[in-house]
Amino acid sequence: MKTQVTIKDIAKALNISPSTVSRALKDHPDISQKTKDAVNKIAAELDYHPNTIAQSLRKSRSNTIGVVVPELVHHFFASVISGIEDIAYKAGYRVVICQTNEDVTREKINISALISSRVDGVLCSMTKETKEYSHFKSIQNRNIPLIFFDRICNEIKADSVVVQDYEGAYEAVEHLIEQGCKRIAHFKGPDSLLITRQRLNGYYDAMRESHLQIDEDLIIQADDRESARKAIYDLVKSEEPMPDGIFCVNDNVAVGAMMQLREMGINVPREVKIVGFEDDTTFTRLTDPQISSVFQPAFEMGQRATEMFLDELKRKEAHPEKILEPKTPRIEVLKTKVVVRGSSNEQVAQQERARRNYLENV
Amino acid sequence: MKTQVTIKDIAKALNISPSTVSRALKDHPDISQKTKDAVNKIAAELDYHPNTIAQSLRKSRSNTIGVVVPELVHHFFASVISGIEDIAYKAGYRVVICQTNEDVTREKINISALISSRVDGVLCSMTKETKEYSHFKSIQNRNIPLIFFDRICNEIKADSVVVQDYEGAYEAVEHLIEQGCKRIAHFKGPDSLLITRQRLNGYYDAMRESHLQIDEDLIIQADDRESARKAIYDLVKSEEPMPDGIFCVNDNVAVGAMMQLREMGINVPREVKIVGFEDDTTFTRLTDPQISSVFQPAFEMGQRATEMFLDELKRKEAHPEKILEPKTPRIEVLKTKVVVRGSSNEQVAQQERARRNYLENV
DNA sequence: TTGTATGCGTTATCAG
DNA sequence: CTGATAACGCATACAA
Repeated sequence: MKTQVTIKDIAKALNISPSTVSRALKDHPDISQKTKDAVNKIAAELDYHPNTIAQSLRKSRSNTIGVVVPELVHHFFASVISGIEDIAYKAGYRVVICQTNEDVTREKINISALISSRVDGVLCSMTKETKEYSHFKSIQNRNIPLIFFDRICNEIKADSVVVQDYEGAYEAVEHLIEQGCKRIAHFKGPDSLLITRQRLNGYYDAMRESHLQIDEDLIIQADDRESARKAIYDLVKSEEPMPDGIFCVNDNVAVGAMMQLREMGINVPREVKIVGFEDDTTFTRLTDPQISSVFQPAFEMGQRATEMFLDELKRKEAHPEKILEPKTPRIEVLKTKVVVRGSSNEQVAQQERARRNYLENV
Repeated sequence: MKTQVTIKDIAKALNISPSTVSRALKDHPDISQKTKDAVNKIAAELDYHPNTIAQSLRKSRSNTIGVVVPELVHHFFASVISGIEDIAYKAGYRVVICQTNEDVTREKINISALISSRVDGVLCSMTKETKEYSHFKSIQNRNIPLIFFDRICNEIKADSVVVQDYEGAYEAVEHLIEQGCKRIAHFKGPDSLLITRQRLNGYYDAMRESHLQIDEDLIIQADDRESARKAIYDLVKSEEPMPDGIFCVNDNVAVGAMMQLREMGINVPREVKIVGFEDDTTFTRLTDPQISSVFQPAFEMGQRATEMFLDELKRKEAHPEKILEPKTPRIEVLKTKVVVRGSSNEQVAQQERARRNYLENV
């Protein structure tokens, strides 16, 4: 068995020319059925696999989409990727995934590698640290469609998909207010990310709308479990009165806050009510009380981003000569929804507890 | 700005030949420093990115490793992939990830695509449903190194990395026995997977070793949350006495079991003790009580699999002529460790609870 | 209906 | 030190 079976091998075996084999393999109408059958038979026998590298070089398109995400271990990004693959595979595209681990250098290296491998498009969710955008320009300068999702980039003119970060946050805080919270804290993400600024704005506006006083000391940067625990610890230790509600920038923060509150003897939801963001049910339904959260459609986000790529590609192919025709970027906004669970509502918490302690009798 | 900048463009700009440019770019000793500087300057100006597709075709190696996993949303596989990337990138390899979604057809398609894109190696964790192995043979027939990890394939002669599935299971059950359990159930995975058979064997042997009676009705197939809930439900409803311990094939099953037990008014760990497998701390430390589990070094598994690939590659390159020299497959076994938490020990559960309810008074 | 020639971008070989 | 040439595997314009 040869290590590398090529079109030539099939051609030799049948005493025909490589071009005929090439055409036969892709069912070209010019080729006789007899030849096609013979070619396919030999191809199967030799376990021929077309060399995509050669095909890509020849056609100067790789049929590949590059995806850049911070970390795969985040359930959110893993779900987005599933959505991307869903659409991409159906459209005949392969997906190459790159992780940045929140490191800008890694982001640049990855994007450079994607350009080198001549991907047909790039779908990207930025690092927390990204403040310089030349690598994104580099993509666009080559006329490669670039789509941002979730962690989008305001400084680059590119299509993007986000969720209703502002609205979701607004409604989450509104919900806390409806539950009777007066002194509401926000555990926010890094200021560099638009999504966290949007969520912060939603918080501000909901507070203002209800004429609640905004205490800047209650707006605390905390975007993982550990920093959330520390934030709670500091709040409890401080002279100031405790908040009675916390809107967290993501579910992990909500988890950390809840764990720490519990360890420090503070009851959720009675004393402090909590709402997260994302609604990763592998977490939010696991705790006691369960965690209220703003649901984000991750899978759908991946699908939409990929569809936007396909649209953009079509647009570019429609004008093959014109390079870099500018366009006002389209921002697709996906719906969020506040899911109320025990962490923000005593009655619901009671119900959860009741359900948990319900001894079935047939 | 050109869409595609090539070596020729640089050559033209400097009035030198493409081959000189090629050599200058890779710092070939024959080329004068002056030329190198000039070339690099223009390359930077034009934002030249070497075409990896052309390079791959030319050198008939893609510097790419293909990775095939069931699902990215499983924290375990996401961690393994991080380990793979860690070693791969350092060795100058890119990583292409494919998801099968537990679908054999998808597995075959993905592997076919990887062969077509001429990956230099394949790291694979099989589907639950894989019972036919021609696609793996197809890889090996091309002399492409194939390494299995976690869900390995006994029927194919290939290097592989696993954890101490048998020992981990044995110790988990032994631990339950030490906690006083007499009637221990096992929620097992699909029989098609070697890992789940190994874990089952560990269960069997630990039970026999302690002269405990094995009730086949207590060995139940359940490998996700929902099936675990159903299994618990059925056990509670049955005429038979409840088990007092359950060894679960993974953490998700442990979570499902615990939730259902709680809802049905059965106390963990007092009435039923539980141990999971994997120790995904994003779960196991979240519940009340926390979940005891057999720790699996996922990141390390990825690292080792990649190192095995590199070794195998070296071996094959040392004998470039001989194709398919057979070799007794090497199976690397990584250490597991039982992590005891509240779900399997009342004292620990007390401590967790105490810690949770401890009102600090510093 | 099939064959021939050419080129995609790069690099190794050989020549100068 | 540099240049010309061929080849990697495939697809297509053109020829027959």
